[in-house]
Amino acid sequence: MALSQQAIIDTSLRILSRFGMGDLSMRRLARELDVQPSALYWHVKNKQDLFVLLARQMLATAVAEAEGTAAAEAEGTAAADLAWALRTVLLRYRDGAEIYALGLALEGEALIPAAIRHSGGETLMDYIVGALIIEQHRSDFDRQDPDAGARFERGVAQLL
Amino acid sequence: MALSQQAIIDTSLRILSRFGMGDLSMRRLARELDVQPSALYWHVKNKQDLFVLLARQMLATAVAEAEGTAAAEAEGTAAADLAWALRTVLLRYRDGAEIYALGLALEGEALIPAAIRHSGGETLMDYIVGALIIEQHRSDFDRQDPDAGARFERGVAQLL
DNA sequence: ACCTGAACACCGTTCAAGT
DNA sequence: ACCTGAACACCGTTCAAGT
Repeated sequence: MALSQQAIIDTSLRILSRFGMGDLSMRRLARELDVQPSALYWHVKNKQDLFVLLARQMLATAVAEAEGTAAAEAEGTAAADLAWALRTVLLRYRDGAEIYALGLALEGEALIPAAIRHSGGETLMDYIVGALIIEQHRSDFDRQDPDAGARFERGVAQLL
Repeated sequence: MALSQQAIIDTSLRILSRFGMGDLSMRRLARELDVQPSALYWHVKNKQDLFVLLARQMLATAVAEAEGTAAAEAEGTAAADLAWALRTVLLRYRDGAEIYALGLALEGEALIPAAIRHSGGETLMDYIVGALIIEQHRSDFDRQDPDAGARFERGVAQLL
């Protein structure tokens, strides 16, 4: 396939889910896509810009997946559903939460889903990101906590 | 001064407060300490280990500073005071919150101050780290939010 | 015990030059 | 428009060897 922004995003996410941020280098990305490192810079401004693109993609999938589960539910639970969907997606990619946090700082409100913005606001978003960064780091070091999911749900509920 | 673990920690914190994590490299640290990079590895196992040492140091200063302000106060407010002290210290060093999150995942409970563990628990700790990571990233990109402090206090109160 | 010197296998980014 | 090739200024870590 010809090189494109989407191809770069897809390959990034594949590297991320298998190996994590430490292995997501522009050079490795280029190797995997069979181009020279410099070729990437035609499609992406720099590595930071790539992170923003990845965060946007993760949000899009989370929103899509939340729409699936929340179809029959009341409006009030929309934020909780989205928080859970975000958790599912961010944990799918190693260091996904870290990347999301970077994106959040760079892009701001564009990365706070509407349902969350209207209910828990930035406080809830801060909690979601914090909880997931720590949970994810912990599992990177083989120290994962079996009831992290339950605690996450309680935390979200408390902030709604 | 002779090279020592403490000297490495001090220099790291100085680099951090002025330039941030991107500039905190083992090689730069060595340059600033007038030794070869390899010399550092006698005093510190690796870079990850250094991060844990930095997180411990930041916690220690936060606890010390909280003791100053909280002397005359009721016991219930201890957790809120510590959260605020932690905010002050972590924001003092660029990417301090990020490093703290890494330490938290590696060291676990040792980095959750007693007052916070007993009141808000890990949920509160997750929020603190998340809120500070985002606030700090934002100010790295010159997008700081003037009422981040007030929002932080409300978030902490909500979780207590 | 503590440090140097040299090496290994990497990085992100830029830019002229090619097609 | 899109990519290569080469270069610049970096990384973390290991390990024999020196003192």
